[in-house]
Amino acid sequence: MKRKSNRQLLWGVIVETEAYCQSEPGCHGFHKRTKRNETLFGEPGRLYVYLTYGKYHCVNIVTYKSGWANGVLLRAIAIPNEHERIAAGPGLLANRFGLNRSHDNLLVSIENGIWVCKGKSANNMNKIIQTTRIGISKAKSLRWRWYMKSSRSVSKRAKGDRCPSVLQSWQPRLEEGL
DNA sequence: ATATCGATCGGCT
DNA sequence: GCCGATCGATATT
Repeated sequence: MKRKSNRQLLWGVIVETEAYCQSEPGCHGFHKRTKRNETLFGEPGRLYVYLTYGKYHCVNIVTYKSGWANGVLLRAIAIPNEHERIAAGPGLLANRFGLNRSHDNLLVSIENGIWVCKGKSANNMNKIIQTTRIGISKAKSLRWRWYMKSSRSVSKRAKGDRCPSVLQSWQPRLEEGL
């Protein structure tokens, strides 16, 4: 994911996500449309940002089509040349990228200063673990959480998964032309 | 009108 | 591993 604000470019590798679908009770859109979750029911490709536990924000990207409350929660991002835990969790991620309720419903695009593109990490050399979602009390059996096994920036590892002692397999590199 | 509950995190045991 | 912070949304009276 990349973010450009005040002429500063901040980017990192999305290393952990969770999926939420209107048809399951873990989703904010499961019950009904409200002022808070309105964006989740809207156009795909937009940010759904909400306040959780009174102090943290969670950033989602709306998926599927309008009328369906489906989205992907961005849980962790590994940022080159920064502390590996700086965005190792939904609240930390939102904080580091400066995203809050004011960014709710923002279209993910270069023009808006926040976008996602495919990088070198997206190859089959990076093993992806699929497991159950974190911090929810409903629909706990759904295995709709994915994270990069080799990354030390994942919020929390699944039982039995070991964090590698070596650094991430991806190499920090500065990009040109942005 | 009042009570309960979080898609979390940091501190403490 | 457990607990409290903190407040908006939702449920209950």
